[in-house]
Amino acid sequence: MAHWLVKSEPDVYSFSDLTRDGRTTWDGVRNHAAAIHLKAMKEGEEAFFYHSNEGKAVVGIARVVKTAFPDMSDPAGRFVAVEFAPVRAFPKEVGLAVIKADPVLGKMEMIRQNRLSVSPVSDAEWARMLKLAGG
DNA sequence: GCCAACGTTGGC
DNA sequence: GCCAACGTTGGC
Repeated sequence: MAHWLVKSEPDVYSFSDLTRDGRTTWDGVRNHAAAIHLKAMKEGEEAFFYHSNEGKAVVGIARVVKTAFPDMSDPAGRFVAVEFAPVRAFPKEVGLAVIKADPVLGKMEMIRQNRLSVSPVSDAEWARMLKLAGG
């Protein structure tokens, strides 16, 4: 099972919005590298939910409930969307400063390519993040 | 096919 | 508000 990280600006769509909605369509991704990751997601796989700009922290976990399908918001029909459901909020948010300072998490794809909105997370990174999040 | 200009994202 | 990174566009 692969793991992922997705970014969202919380004033656009936050983790609490996802918790309220129960599930959501993750569309609007307009970057091919990110789209490749969306296409690779399998049902049931989990993703860290990161708040960009405001918050700048990983705040919880979402689960893929529908694999890639055409993004209806893309007029050219080239990009794809998936659907996520909430799994749980972290007991403790893991802030960007903590992530960057951590020897394991500091090497994550989201740090290396900071504009990438969907990125893969290794098993070691996943486990480390959960530990810092308080279990 | 190259590359400069430009737009977008996201951290600071 | 500024700037770095980087993807996209368009002229040649």
